[in-house]
Amino acid sequence: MDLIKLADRLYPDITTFPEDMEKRYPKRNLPADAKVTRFAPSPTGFVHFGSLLPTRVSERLAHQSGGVMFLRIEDTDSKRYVEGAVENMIKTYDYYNIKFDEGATIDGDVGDYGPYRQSERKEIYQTYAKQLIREGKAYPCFCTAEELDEMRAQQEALDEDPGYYGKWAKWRDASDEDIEAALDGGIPFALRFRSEGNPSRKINFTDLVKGEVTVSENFIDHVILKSDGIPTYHFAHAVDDQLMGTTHVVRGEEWLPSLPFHIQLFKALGFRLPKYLHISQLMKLEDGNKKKLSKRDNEAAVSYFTEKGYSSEAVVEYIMTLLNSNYEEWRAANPDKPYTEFPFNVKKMSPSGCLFDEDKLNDVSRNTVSRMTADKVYNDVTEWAEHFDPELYSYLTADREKAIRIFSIGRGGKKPRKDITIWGDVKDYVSLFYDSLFKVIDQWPEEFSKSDIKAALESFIESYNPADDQSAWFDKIKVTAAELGFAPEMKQYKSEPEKYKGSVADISMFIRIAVTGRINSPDLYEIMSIIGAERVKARISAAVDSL
RNA sequence: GGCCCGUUGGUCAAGCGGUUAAGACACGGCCCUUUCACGGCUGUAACAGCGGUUCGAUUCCGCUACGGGUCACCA
Repeated sequence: MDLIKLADRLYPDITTFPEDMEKRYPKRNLPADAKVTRFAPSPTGFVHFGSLLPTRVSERLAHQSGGVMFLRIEDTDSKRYVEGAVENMIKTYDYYNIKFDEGATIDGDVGDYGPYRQSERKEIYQTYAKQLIREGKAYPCFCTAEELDEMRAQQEALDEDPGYYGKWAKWRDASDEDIEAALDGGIPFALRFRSEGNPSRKINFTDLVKGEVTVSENFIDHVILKSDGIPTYHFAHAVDDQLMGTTHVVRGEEWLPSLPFHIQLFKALGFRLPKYLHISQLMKLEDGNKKKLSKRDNEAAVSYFTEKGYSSEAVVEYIMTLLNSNYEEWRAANPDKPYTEFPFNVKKMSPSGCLFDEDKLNDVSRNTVSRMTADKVYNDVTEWAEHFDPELYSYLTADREKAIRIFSIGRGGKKPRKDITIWGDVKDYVSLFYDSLFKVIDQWPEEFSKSDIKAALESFIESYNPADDQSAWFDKIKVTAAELGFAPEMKQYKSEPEKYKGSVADISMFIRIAVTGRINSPDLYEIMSIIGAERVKARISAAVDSL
């Protein structure tokens, strides 16, 4: 059959040509070195932690160069579609400060290169597919799923390469009569690419992350349009990234094996090939082996981190350190600059896969939180608690000033305290400041007599004056120590420990236990001034009574 | 199994022919210190193996081993 006729017979509704599409989507008007990147997820609703890496790379590449990053929804597989997934994804990425300039949004598409949902681009794909048929570069295949399964089984039995190619490609060179008959019989067909590739020929290709990659030409006649007329990923990738003007394709390394086919497709369509960045997968250690972070692992979902209360800033910091190892060094030199000022460099990306390290994340998170202002901590914790810890939320919102004073302890200055790693730590941290969360402990150090402890507490409470400044306050504790036969100065105690029952440190400990219910706490003086004299007295006398 | 990618301490990683092989996390010790935390100092610990090329290989090449990815009308 004449190829033009075949094209018309296969896709009679398509009256447009590739030129029409090129006109519909003119070249972007951007500075010469501006990069156009994209994120193209399928809307399953699940946001994988690992996806924060390629999206961050795309985001940095685009925004660092004055370019554009857009969101395209790859909803070509209707079986995968989950209601509300797109909205959820947009919100999640937004939380981690990945904002799309263009593409699918909650309120619909924004931008001149849409539609940005592949399910709405059928006419566009078929226009190009039809042209390929006219040029003899694509042909219909009427095989059923069962036939294809059988073919694979035979290939396996014969130990031959699996796939639809050469002598196995039943419809590649089918006669006109056979095609007519199948069409007349209404048999559904998929459109396959006619590959002229030779596996013994090698292509050298430069990936911006992996470097020089040598691959064999593709020789499989892959499906480009499924029998429902919807494209496969490969075809959609070529058409969309051409029309949308993508300059840099950032994707997981699992796409590397299909690269030869993509190169072939771009060439057949007359498209210019974008630059590629195939980035390694995030792994986890399991039974001594590196394993891909799979959906079953709870750390795989970003929601896991949100629920535990990792601040979005901390996660961004961690992702940046994974992406560019010199980021940490830069951060140490520039503790207060936004990460967007870091000169992100593709060349610093590692070609090998790395392990997700929770210890490292925690360390980064602690440091990130320690750099925040008390106001910022208050706002973020409150927002988190509203969703994940209503009780904490009620305490924080009942007295905002108090909460901010608590978060101010040891904050600011060169050596901030690092008590909080995740928002999930906060409740325990603040519990001693709220009577209903406060837990009295009955564990006094055994090396001291209860009467000494009692005497120390009584003496302290008698001399306690909330108006004292910190040194006056501590001097009184020293006096108490001396009166009870404890060394008022640590140095004295250390040089002649046998002369004393203990030291001022021990006296402080008694007071700390009585006031905070813990052996360790932030600065006692500040704690007392926050909870107030009344509460200090009440807690100490309760402790005295219990002794 | 075929094809592709990868391999420096427990982890993340500098290095890009000549280094006492950085640094960070984790772990241990010491110091500072009213506790804790912070901070400072310090310690343990690595070029997967074997062959080449070279005056000289962690660095270049090959093989092996191990790890990962991929072989759909899924993305």
